[in-house]
Amino acid sequence: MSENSLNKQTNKIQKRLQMQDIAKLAGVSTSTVSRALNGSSLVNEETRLRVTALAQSLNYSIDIGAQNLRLKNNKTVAVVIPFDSANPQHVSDPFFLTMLGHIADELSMLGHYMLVSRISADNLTAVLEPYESGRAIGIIVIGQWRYHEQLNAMVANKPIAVWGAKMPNQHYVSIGSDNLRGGYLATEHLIKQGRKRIAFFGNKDLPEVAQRYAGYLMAHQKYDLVADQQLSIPAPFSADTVSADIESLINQSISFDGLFACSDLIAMRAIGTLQKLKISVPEKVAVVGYDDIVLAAYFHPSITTIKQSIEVGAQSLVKALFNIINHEKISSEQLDVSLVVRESSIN
Amino acid sequence: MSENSLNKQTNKIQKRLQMQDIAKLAGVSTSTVSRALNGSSLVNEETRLRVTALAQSLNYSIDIGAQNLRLKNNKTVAVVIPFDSANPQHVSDPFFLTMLGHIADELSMLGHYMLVSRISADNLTAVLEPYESGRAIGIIVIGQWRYHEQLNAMVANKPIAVWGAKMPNQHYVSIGSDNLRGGYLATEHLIKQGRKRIAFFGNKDLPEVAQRYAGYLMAHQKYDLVADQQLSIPAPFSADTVSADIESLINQSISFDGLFACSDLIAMRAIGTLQKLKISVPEKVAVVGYDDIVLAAYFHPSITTIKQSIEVGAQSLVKALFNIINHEKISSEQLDVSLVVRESSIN
DNA sequence: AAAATTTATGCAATCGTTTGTAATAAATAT
DNA sequence: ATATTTATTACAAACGATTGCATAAATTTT
Repeated sequence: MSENSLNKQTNKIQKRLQMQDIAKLAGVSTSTVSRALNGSSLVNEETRLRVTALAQSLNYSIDIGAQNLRLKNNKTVAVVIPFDSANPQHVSDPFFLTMLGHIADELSMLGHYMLVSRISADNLTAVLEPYESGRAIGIIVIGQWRYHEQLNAMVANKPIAVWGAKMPNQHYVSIGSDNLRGGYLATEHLIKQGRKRIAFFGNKDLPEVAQRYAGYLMAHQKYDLVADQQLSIPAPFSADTVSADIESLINQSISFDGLFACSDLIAMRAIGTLQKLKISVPEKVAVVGYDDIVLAAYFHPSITTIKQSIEVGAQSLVKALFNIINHEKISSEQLDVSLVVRESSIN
Repeated sequence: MSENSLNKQTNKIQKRLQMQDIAKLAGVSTSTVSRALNGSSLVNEETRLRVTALAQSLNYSIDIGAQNLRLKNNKTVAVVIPFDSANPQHVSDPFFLTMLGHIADELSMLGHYMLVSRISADNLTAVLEPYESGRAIGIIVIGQWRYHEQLNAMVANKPIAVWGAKMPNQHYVSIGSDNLRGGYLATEHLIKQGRKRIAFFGNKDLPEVAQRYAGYLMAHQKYDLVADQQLSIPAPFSADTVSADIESLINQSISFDGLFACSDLIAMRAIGTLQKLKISVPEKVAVVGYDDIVLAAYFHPSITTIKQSIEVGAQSLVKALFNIINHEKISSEQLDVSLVVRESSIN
């Protein structure tokens, strides 16, 4: 212990082993070591085995900085999560986190690392920083993006894939579900159950939510119903205000018999609040959620939700990004993740 | 569009700007550019402004690979999530994900990046790879670690911080909650409600769970109860088997009036199953969960759980790691995250 | 057996920064 | 007016890998 701390003070930190050292010990040149370690056919089999065994036994591992400097391929993809500087909330949204998990799965399956960074929305240029600095070979952006214009101006022809709504005239590849259709499906599901006054809980400032709302209106039109403006509540995905919003509706005697929640969190919170107010679900008010996060399945009673497969979304994002990186195809088309109305359950 | 694809085929990718280019344009040497960009006092104020402005306007950013090769400081911490090669499940456990989110918050607050990698448990040496290769300056390991011995042999004096139970004779720094106490608190809570036959749902192969079970036994002893072996069910955190387990207990007529679940997922699943079987909660069977994941708060009826603050845990992990890195203190003490029995709710 | 080919290895340049040291110009002291 | 100090800047050597090219040894061909 004391020897240790002495070490720390007097000597430099124990020098990292490098190729030169391995080379010296193996009695070959560094070129040979490099080739051996990378399985080049230019090195004798016997030598290769000897060198790799030596390297292994000495616990040597290639310096990634140096390698990257030469090769410009660092096997790393950055996932950027923007946040509002106004309320720099934590990364706690289960949708984000689940997406993050699936992206991690997908990337590690492809032998890549995932670099996570959070950036403030008012420092948008930072989105590309991990790529520009050579930290990552590409960028995945998750999060409802409020600043489409700025993003659009910045990222043309860069290796970037965005989760979110398709916007008019967009210069980047985005993957997302068809929010218009999702909104339509959810609303139709409620209408088919005979609901006539359907509350919409979601913040229409977000493009994705706006599109869902359009679907909501479309369903109303299709079934000859009119949507009451008063029933549109700008609730954030995190559902913080939902209890108060519902109570407020009831206090104002604004009646409703259906509720379309733009996230499962909102749905869960709404159901909880309604039950607390002794309004039976689904008898008095039917609720449909959105996302189908894993936890929704554990909720009791089970909730009906618009399933957008986060796993498929993650896979598509990764695939799209690699396509761009490999120049296989550059398109600004949106890939759609299929949507299903379903009762959330564990399978 | 066609011009674009042509470009892709004929030209190399547009060469990255480098210091040399900036230097040439600014009419100075690269050293000066480097110093200007890093705010060195060895460069004239006027020059500095001119150079930084130029770099900014050209959207130049320092190549991280080259910089890292020189400086050995890449501002990156790796978070390693081990998984069982037997069942390579997805990163979907909400506890993991929440932890991941908080670590990301904490690191980004400190101006660092988070690198996520999943490794197979039978390739343990890979834990240190991100550090050994110079990809990251330190490692955080999350996850119930089944292979304490191997880990222990490998990581002495390396910059690594582990989330988990404290093990005898450990050579690494670990952060975790006092599982013994947690198990005790949960059980005591049930006993104080008059419960006498308390089922334990958790896989004792995991050190953390084993410690909780010890706490469970301790509480029994304290209150002069005997724990029935038959009531100890090896349920995984993910709760997949919980429904079947409960039904099996009931079919075998093994009665119980309390249930201590080692994760909130288990608790939620158990409550759902019991309700489905018309066994009222908490009247007939009282349930206590563990973790206090965010979503538990949305569950209805609200569930009682042992709160271990994941946020505090994440902060402690990061802090401990930086302490090691900065040689501020190397200790193999465990830092405890405080525990509270509480009804999960949104605040 | 000599020439041509194949196989295995080493040399040295390179990737894009940072930084110790030397060089120059400007400012101050003698 | 000269010597000394101070402020800027440039030069060139690292950092640790990869790889085109040259070379030497082993093999095959003629």
